[in-house]
Amino acid sequence: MLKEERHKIILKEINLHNKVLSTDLKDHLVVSEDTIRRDLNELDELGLILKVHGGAMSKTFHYPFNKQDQVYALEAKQVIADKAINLFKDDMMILVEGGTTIMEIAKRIPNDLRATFLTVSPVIGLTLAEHENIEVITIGGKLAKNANIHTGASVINELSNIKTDLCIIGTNGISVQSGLTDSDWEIVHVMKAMIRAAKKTAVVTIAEKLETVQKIKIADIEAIDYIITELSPDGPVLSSYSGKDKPLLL
Amino acid sequence: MLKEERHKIILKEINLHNKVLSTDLKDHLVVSEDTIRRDLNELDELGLILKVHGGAMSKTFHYPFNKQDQVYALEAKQVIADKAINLFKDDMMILVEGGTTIMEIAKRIPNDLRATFLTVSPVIGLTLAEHENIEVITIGGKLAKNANIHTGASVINELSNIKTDLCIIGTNGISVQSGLTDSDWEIVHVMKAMIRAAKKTAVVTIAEKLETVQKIKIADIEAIDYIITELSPDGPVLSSYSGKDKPLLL
DNA sequence: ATAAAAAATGCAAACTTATGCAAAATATTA
DNA sequence: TAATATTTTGCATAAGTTTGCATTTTTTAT
Repeated sequence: MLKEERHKIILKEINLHNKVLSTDLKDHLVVSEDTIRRDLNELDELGLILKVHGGAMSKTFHYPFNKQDQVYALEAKQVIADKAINLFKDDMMILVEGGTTIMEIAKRIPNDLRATFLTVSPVIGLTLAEHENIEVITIGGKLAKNANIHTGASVINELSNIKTDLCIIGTNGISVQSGLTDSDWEIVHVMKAMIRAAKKTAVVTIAEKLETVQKIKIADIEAIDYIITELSPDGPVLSSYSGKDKPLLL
Repeated sequence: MLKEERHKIILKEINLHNKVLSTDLKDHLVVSEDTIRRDLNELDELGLILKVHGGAMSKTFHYPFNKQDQVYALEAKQVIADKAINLFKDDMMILVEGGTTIMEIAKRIPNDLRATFLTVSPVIGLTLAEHENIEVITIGGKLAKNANIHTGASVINELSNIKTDLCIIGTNGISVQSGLTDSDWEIVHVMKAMIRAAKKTAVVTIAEKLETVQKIKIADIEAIDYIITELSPDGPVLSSYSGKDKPLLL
C-alpha cells in the first residue's frame, strides 16, 4: 500500500472519529507501528492533525478555546441575553443570580431601561451599576469563593421579605425529569429562595446543558415560568420541555 | 482512551458546570484518582482551569477588576497599607470601607492571615476573597454608583447589630478642628455606623488630605483610635494630631 | 483534637516513541 | 532494461511517557 493511501485513510478516520490510536491503525493498515508513527508525524508537521501520545486527534476538535479568559459558548450566551432582555420592562424589579450567561445580560441591558435590580453577585451588581438608569441593590452575605455569590442564612432571610417581578437564574443542570439541579448546597438554597422571592422565574441556559443532572435539586421544571436558550423554541430539542404547566420557551 | 481525550472531557465539564470533583471524574472516565489529579494539574499549568482541593473550577468567572487603573499616590498608599496590615491579627473580625487606599490593603494582605472581613464595598470584597484564608461577608444595600459602596437604611441597620474588632476607613477630609468629614450624605451615615460597629477605628489617609475639610461631619478626631499616613508619626506634620485622648499615629 | 479525605512523592510495570541501520520497495536515468 | 539513487519500511535498542499503587504529608471537616 502506498504511503499516500494510508495518509488518506488516516485523515478520514480522524475526521470521522476525531481521534485514532496507533495500535488500531497498525492492525487496520497492516503495517508496523513505526510506519504509523511516521505517518502521524508527517501529517502533524503538515498541520493536518494533532499528534499525541498513543495516537492523534483532530485539530478542530482539540481545544475550541482560543483564549484562556474567553467565556465558553459566548455567542450562544449573547443570543440568550438578548432574549432575556426582552422580558425587562421599565420600573420592574428584577432579581438576578451570578454566572457568565447572566453577566452577558448585565452587559447588554439597553441604557434607557429604568429598573431596579437585586442581586447576590457583587460582580453582576457592579456591571449592572454601569448603566445610567439601573438601580442596584446587593443582597449581602458570606461571599462564596468558588461562585463569587453571597450565600448563607442572611441571604435566605433577606430574600424571604422580597417579592420581585422577575427572577433570572442560570443553572448547572436542567432536565425534564429532575428539574433544575446544582451541586453546591449553599447555592441551591440561595436559588430556591430566589425563586420564592419572585412572581416569575426565568432560567437561562445554553442548550448544551439541557438534560444534564447535578446532585442537588433546586426546583421542578413546572416551577419555572420561562426557559431561555439560544435555540428556537419550536425546535425538536426543546419539545419535551413544553406542554401544560410547563414553562414558556423563549 | 487518550490523555487528550480526557482533558477535553474535563474541560467541557468545567465549562458547562463551572466545577468538577476528582471523584466524579475518576468514576466517569474510569481511571485512578491519581491520573485525574495529574490531568487537572496539567490543565491548571496550561492556565485552562483553576485547580482546587478536591477538583477544579472554571477560571472565567474570576473577576476582571484587577486592571490597575492608575491610582493617585500609589506608593504612599502602599506604605499606608503595610502599616495598616500590621494591625491585623489571626481570627480578627475587621470591617472595611471602600476606596483606593483600602484597595491597596486588600491586595497586600499576607496570604497566611486567617481573618473575617466585613465590607460595604463589592470590589473590596472580591479582592479580599482572593486570599485563601480570608472569609468575606458583604454588607448589602443600595449600590451608590459614584463610590461603589452599599448605602442606605439596610446597611445602617445591619451594622447596628455588629461589633467587630477593628474598622478601617478612608476619608475625604480630616482635620484636628473638624475631625473626619465627607461630602456625601449617604456615605457619611454609613461611615458613622461603621465606627459604631467596631471596637477600634483606624483612619487611613495620604498626608495630602490632612487638614482638609468637607461639608458633613463623620466623627471627631477623638473618636478615632489610629491614624495611618505614609509619614513618620514623629514628624512635624502630624504633631497636632497627637496628645491625650487623641488617636495613635502610625 | 481527631478522623477522614485529598494531595504529594517515589516507584515499578506497561506502553509509546526516537534513533540508527539494513533490507526492501520505489523512482530515476542512461 | 539495467544500474543507480532515493525513499520507505521494519527491527533492535534505548529513552521517554503514562499509569496505578503504596506511603507519607497536607488539608478539611467534625
